[in-house]
Amino acid sequence: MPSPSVHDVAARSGVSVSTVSRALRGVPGISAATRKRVQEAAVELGYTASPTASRLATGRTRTVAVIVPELAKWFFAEVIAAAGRVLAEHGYDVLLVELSTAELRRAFFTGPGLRGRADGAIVVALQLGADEFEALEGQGQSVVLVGSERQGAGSVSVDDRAGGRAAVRHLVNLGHERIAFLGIRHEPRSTLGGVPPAQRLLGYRDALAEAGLPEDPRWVLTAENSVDGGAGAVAGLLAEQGLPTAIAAASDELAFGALRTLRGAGLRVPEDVSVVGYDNHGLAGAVDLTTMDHDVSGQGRAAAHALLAVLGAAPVAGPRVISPRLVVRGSTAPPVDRAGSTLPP
Amino acid sequence: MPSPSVHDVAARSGVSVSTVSRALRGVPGISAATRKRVQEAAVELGYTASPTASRLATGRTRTVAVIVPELAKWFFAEVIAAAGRVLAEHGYDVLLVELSTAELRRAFFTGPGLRGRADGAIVVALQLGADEFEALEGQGQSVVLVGSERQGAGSVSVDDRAGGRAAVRHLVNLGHERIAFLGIRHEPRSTLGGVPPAQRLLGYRDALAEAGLPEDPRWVLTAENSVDGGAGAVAGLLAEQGLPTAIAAASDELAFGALRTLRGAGLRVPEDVSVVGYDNHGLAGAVDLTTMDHDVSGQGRAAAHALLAVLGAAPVAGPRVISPRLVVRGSTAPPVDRAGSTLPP
DNA sequence: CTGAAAGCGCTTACAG
DNA sequence: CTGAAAGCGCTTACAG
Repeated sequence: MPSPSVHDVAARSGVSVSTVSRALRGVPGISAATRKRVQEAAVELGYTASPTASRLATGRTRTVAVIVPELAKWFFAEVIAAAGRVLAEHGYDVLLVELSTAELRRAFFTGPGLRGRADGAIVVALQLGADEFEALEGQGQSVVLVGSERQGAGSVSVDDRAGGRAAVRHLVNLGHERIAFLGIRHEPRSTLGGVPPAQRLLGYRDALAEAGLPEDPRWVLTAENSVDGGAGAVAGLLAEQGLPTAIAAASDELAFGALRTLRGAGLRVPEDVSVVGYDNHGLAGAVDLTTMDHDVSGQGRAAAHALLAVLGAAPVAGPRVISPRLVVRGSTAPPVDRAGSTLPP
Repeated sequence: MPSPSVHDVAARSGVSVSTVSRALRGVPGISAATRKRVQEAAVELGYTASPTASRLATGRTRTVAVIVPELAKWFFAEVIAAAGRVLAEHGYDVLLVELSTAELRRAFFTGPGLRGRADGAIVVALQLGADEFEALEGQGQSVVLVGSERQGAGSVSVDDRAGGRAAVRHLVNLGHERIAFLGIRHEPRSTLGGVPPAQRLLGYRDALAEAGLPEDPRWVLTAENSVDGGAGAVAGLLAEQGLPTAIAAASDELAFGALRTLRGAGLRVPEDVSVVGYDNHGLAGAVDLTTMDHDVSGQGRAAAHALLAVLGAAPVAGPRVISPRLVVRGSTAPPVDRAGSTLPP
């Protein structure tokens, strides 16, 4: 059953196709009576304009691409879901682009990429080189960044430095003085890492400095952002001389790995070691992890709104910066001294 | 900078646009010399055919929609990622459709939906009503199902009954006789639930029956498929008379919730209660959960291949059924009797 | 093997 | 307010 076309609607309502087009898209300058007649004919025929034909005629695809380094990670899925809902509400399709390998990444930016497929892109976490950013613009895309920044590009801003500081302040306030930082390793030009992890480390330093605590380089770790990465780094920590009483991780996945290693080694959390994560991952509650919530879905929504504003499909909103907030669960507690008594806070 | 068109390439290579089109798409019946010349002109100009124009001319979008009830859950993200990679390899775009509410669902199936936007759809976990399935076909889509089945539609098959049986056999083999089942509640016509959960329950019964163990209705629980759902259901279990020595959960999320409640209540896993999950969730290892792996990314890949085959974009593969396999970790062990000694296996 | 022309189904100046 | 016509950029019978 070939779907009805403008011509069918025109015939049925006794007007020209131009009038049908105008009536159905709600453009002004058409009599109410005519519009009504056309609309009725359209519903009777079950007509909807071919998106492909509209795209060709207008040059706009009403599609937004969401580009992520990896889809099957909680953070990215959450951002995509949140952005996708906003985009869908505004009548935009979402095209998924996963650039998980260097090959895919190069092919995407040097080839046709998004040209003719989308009007804009939300780039999550990827640290774009100048050439890549320009390639994207060359492909006709408006771009909004999440987790990175660039002159002349929209981005959602999160105060990760304050977030890192808050996490460590929480530990300091509990009385911890020996605090390790478990950071995200920044593979050069790779998918992950980048601005937020670096900011979180700065926040860690801020909190130590304001508490007058020295920074011990052995306790500033870095690992691939995964459970195994966190587990491995903490295993290394256990092999050092002396242990911290608390660990601040730059992501919940790293924290999950830390918990696994600590418990596997027979250490109790939080009695022997406190752990604070960063993300408020969907499963943080399941393992009772104290963590920083940085409103991940809010980031997705903000990115979508920002892009829609650039595309003229939504009003521009004032700049808003997301302030991470502490979510206290059971993985943090005051340190216990060797004798077993709790130190004064 | 307006992108070059067929006409530009034609002018530059001194042939007609028809020839350019043929040369570039690799259709036969064109001289090698001409083809070469055209290809060179194309790369010199940086030409790629407008996808929109091709779509309009051919009627094929080279796009596949992936429809999920909820994106930000590990299972769905994993299926999408795996399917998406295969689709991308074959030159298909992936359009993301999240039908997370009854409203969105109704609007999607009664409105234009995918008409003109995709050639086919992979429907994950949604239990489609007959009307919905027909609507999808009416929208011009070829469809492949994951997690449900239907006459005349492709689907990826997983032997969930055998999977459920294997999980419970594992517990039986360890010596457990008091085994609870924590199932996924099937909201009518809703997003989740459906065939696989029911099969897993049948597998549980198979294993009990073959071991000669009675089924205790108090120990067949059902909950929303989430950490909180699992936690709540197990809390209810703790308020019953007598406790099982093991719990087989129909998903890892449920199992995570079970672990939380058990540990929160001061019960040790696996010493007091063994727990086996189902999924081999990306974080199952982080909490040392024994579980059933059902090759979730394999399901995504299989769905993509099946759909590509229907679309004529890939060879049809013989039917393959995925057999879940047990992944043993630390959440299961032989039951310990009241006296503290391990029962003989 | 190659080209001229029609057609895919819309949208949008341009006239009236 | 409405219509005829051109155009968006391809593909594909149909001729030759």
